[in-house]
Amino acid sequence: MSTISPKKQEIIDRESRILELARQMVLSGGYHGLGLDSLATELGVSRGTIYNHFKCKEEIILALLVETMGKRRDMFQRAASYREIPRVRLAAIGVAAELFVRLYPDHFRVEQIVKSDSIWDKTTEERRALVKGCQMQCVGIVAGIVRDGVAQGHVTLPEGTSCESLVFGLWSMTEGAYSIIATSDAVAELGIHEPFPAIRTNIHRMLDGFGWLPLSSEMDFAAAMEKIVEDVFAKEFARLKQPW
Amino acid sequence: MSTISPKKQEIIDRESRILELARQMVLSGGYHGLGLDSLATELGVSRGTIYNHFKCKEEIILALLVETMGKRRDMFQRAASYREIPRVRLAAIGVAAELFVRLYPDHFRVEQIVKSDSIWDKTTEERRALVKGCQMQCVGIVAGIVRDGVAQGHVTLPEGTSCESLVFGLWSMTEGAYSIIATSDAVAELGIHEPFPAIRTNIHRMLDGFGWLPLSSEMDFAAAMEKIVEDVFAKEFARLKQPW
DNA sequence: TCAATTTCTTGACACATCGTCAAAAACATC
DNA sequence: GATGTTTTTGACGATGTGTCAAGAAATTGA
Repeated sequence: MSTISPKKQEIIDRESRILELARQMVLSGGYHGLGLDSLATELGVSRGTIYNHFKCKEEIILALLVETMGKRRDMFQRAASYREIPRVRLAAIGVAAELFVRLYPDHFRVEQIVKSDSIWDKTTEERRALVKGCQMQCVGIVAGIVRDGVAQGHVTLPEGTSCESLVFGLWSMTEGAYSIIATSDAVAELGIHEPFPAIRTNIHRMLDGFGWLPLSSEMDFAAAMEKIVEDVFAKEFARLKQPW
Repeated sequence: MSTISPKKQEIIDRESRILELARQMVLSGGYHGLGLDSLATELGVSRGTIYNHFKCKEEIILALLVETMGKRRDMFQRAASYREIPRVRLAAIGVAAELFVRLYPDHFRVEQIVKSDSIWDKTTEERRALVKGCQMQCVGIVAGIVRDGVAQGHVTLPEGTSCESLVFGLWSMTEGAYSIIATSDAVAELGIHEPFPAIRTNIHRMLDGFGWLPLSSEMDFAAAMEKIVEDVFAKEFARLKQPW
């Protein structure tokens, strides 16, 4: 029999509530905003109970990260299975990445925190493997599209440049751009009031530079992206306040 | 008279020693690796004395950041004054950025930490202004070169794309790439064993995509960069273990 | 030179937070 | 409802930050 006793169910539910509340606290105050004492109090349990769920504070943060990365991987997967030529599928990935970061800025914030602080030492090998798995899946999805583009002759990489190298470029650009936007108002001070279109342009230029067909000058990618949104991410897009 | 009493000199010297030691501690253990107690003990003073120099722990970290960013700005400045066509001067900036991150990985680490944690609330307005000033100076140097390129007709930006937007692209790419390299071994797992050449390629492709002349296919940028190193950064390059 | 004044240093104190653990409470099973 | 198991609790020890009054050291002025 696989019925769940009410007590077990309560524990499972509580774990969700812990993560939900923890995310809010991290969002509002970073690593130090997450205090296990207030977390426990607010949940109506004692601190010891929290430690029944997670070995340490860092494990909670990593659990948040796993949730976050899983969410993005799912969006990437949906984008990648879009039935179109590789460069448009890549644009679909771009839509997914942008929608993700705009819909869930708090999720992105968690990634920022984990990256810089020395969190990893205290965490369990299992959860670290989960994180790494998600990361490699995301990269793998994109790499697959690049390989398709090469296989179909839409792009020819020069000697000594691998598909992965191009993926690294896409990853760097988005990672860097989102990070700059999230952690500094320098972008606005630069006079860039709509950074997301700027990011799209820069990525298109890089792909153009690799000669990936069709070039952004030959095709209306803006229209293509609108269609992607309609076809794949209508629900997510509807939740966006600032339209596009 | 502007002679400095021995006591004042001692205090000035101590401030340097504080920062030097603090950087080591941050490097080895992140934000939490910097303990004011061990810092004071190791320096042979009491904790109270540290607080005479810096209002709080966060101020120390920001002071490290100012040192770091000033160092990079100086290298940028040297690169920007290289007497060449704009695209080569941009390559010189690239050399500076890469040399910086490879020569001082610990400096870069500090930037990572500051970015994610909620450090800023506790710090003084003055030091925050110092940081922001350095940042805008770096950006301004690059923007100047881009404007030169446009003015000299080497590149024509499409309607609705500003010079700053391109600068944002360059910044994003390098920021993201260095961050990925520093915080994850995913790059190696992607099969990219020499990430720095890959970054250079991706940046060149983006500039090619903007049609910035001369294109990377028309000119031997590798040779140009070697010359830049010789002419501008010979001393720094000599200190690099892994050649290039 | 020495006393007055200013500046600097110290370390104990108050406070906050993390993680542990033995005892108590709640739960499950027969 | 008696017994064994699981879960919860909250006091405790350890560590770390920031403050401050008192003492030490340096500077100033006559």
